[in-house]
Amino acid sequence: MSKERPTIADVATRAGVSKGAVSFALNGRPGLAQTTVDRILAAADELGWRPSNRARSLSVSKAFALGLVITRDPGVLSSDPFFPAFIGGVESVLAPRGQALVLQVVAPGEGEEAGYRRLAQDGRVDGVFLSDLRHNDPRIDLLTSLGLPAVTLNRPEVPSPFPAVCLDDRPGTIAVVQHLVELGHRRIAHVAGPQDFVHATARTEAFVSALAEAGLQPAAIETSDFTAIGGIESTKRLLALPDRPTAIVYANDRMAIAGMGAAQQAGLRIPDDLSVAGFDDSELAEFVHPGLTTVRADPHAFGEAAARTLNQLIDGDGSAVPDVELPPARLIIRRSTANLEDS
Amino acid sequence: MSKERPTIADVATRAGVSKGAVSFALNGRPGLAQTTVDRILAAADELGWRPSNRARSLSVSKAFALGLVITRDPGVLSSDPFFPAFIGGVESVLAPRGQALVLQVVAPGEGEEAGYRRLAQDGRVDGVFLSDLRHNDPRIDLLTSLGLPAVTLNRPEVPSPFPAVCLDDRPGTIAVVQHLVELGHRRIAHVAGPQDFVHATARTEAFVSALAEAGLQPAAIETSDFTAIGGIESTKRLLALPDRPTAIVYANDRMAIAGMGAAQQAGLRIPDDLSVAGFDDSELAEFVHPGLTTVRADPHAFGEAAARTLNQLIDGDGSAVPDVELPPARLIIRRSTANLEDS
DNA sequence: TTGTACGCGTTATCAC
DNA sequence: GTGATAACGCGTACAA
Repeated sequence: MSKERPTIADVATRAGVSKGAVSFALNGRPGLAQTTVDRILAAADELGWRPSNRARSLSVSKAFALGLVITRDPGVLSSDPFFPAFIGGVESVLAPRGQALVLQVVAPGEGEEAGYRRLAQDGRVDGVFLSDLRHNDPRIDLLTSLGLPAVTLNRPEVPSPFPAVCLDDRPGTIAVVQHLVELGHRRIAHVAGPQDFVHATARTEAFVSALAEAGLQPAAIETSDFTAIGGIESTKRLLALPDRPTAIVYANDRMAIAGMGAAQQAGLRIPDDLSVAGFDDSELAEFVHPGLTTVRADPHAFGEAAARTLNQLIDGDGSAVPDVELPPARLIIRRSTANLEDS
Repeated sequence: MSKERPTIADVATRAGVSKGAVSFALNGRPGLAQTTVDRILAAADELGWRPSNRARSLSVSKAFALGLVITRDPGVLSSDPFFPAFIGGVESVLAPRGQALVLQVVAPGEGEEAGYRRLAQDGRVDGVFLSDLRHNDPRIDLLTSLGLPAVTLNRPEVPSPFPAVCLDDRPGTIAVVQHLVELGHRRIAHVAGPQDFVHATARTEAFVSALAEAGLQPAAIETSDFTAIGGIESTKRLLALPDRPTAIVYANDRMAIAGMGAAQQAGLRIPDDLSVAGFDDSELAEFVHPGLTTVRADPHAFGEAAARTLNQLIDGDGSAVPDVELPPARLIIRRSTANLEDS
């Protein structure tokens, strides 16, 4: 057992051909007789040879890896249900292709741009996923100037040269509002995410327009930050309103669950005194008390689609890669929402 | 603006020296006159040259990256508070050194071994983190045979050639039990994690021995799976016991929060009818109703220490790298635990 | 300090 | 149509 890893030269010698021939055989390129190909592949197999990633990387100027930069403080990221499942979806596409996923977690602010720069300049990745899109997102220009291919998760409102993989949050939000309206609620409030995020404002706008559709106005809109503590503070303010809302639609489950706790702490019973709905269908949503009505997307499928699209872009000739539209999130009704009359 | 990226040869030409000299200057190695070094560095700076990772990788046979394989189904991983913070800690060490983190999420079973194999054979990483240690963990032998450096998060009970970075779960668990005992509880049950995990059994053993210290026996021990649904099922079984426990110690927050919901659903009031404690101090723990008594570790510091240790191992001469012991997790008392007499 | 071989595939150019 | 040869990508390291 030689400890040394075999190289393409070893395979070539063993098969009695040149290095180039081995390369051609492995990559299934024409110009070799079938018998030769078989002989080469057999030799490679016997030697247990696999091409060196590093040599290939240098030679073809590709990293065979994709990058994901998550821009959040670790505190906020913690218990976020989206990324683990998203990454799982990404992996399911990358693994069979021998690609790797390079992950960066950076705090909002300075670290972000540097993160993308590093990924690009070090040639670590062949492309990146752009998540948590913001208004006037500077990363679009940044990546364009870096020449790094990307896909955006949902569509930015600035002109973007990158394909977008979209999962529309709005139908789910609209369904929540309709559901509450049907239950008889008229004073419905919203606890939104940070309005610099495109998906946060999308949910807010969907909330407002769905209410308008029913001839209603928002009871109140609180801009929060997707965290539990933020959800609590917003909830307290809403509950202190002279005309207290009878239902609150939160932009994510974390705020909803925390808000529910705050309301209960304040002596309110859910859903009798207050209906509550979340967004994400995180694992705990089903199991808190009462079970949280929420909206469920499919982050795993999102990851798969995004990875496939990014690879299309990277592998493709320069032709445009079409956007991908995923099935929208849908309403999951549980016990935290109920008829207004029941109270 | 030439679009081409400068190479070491460009720098050498500009500084009027050879490639080798540039390499020496950049790596701060002796044997060059200071004036020459300055001239070379200036030239590199003017050209904006940075050494190519890929060429360096091929040349020195290093990846300049570390790997983390997370072996969980995405469903379980979701809302796990440990990894995001841990990864944040890892990044804080890697980023300044220009290293990258390669992440793999694989489902338990077949995918795992292949994941490590791929990382090793593709030369993607220079070392890996071994988390979620199991009894007779096959990965120790696997990595040894692959020749891939590693650090283990906590100490495996099989002989391991790798340094261990440890954060002892037991003091926290013991403190929980003592806290409950002081509150007057005598029938205390435990909902454990899967017993193939070392940290799950460690918590279970700490639970048992802390009770024994107080002259008590476990009211019951349920082996569960760290998931919300698992926590609920175990809780239901515990509550159906003829001699219902007055307190339940869960091996993580997720099961605790879900279990709390189940108990409330069953008409029990917490903490009046049942005290509940978790483990992790996840974000929601503070904000569910009632706030969850739990145990808090510092996964960010864990990540930092693990990354530093792994790098020591990789960079070091063959000498042994010492294990690292982190400050133990500590008890966080909230409203979910109360005096038995209050009920 | 310099020159050059080396790490390891890929690919363009040539020859049979 | 088959296959060999050699240059290339870009630092690193050793002999000179």
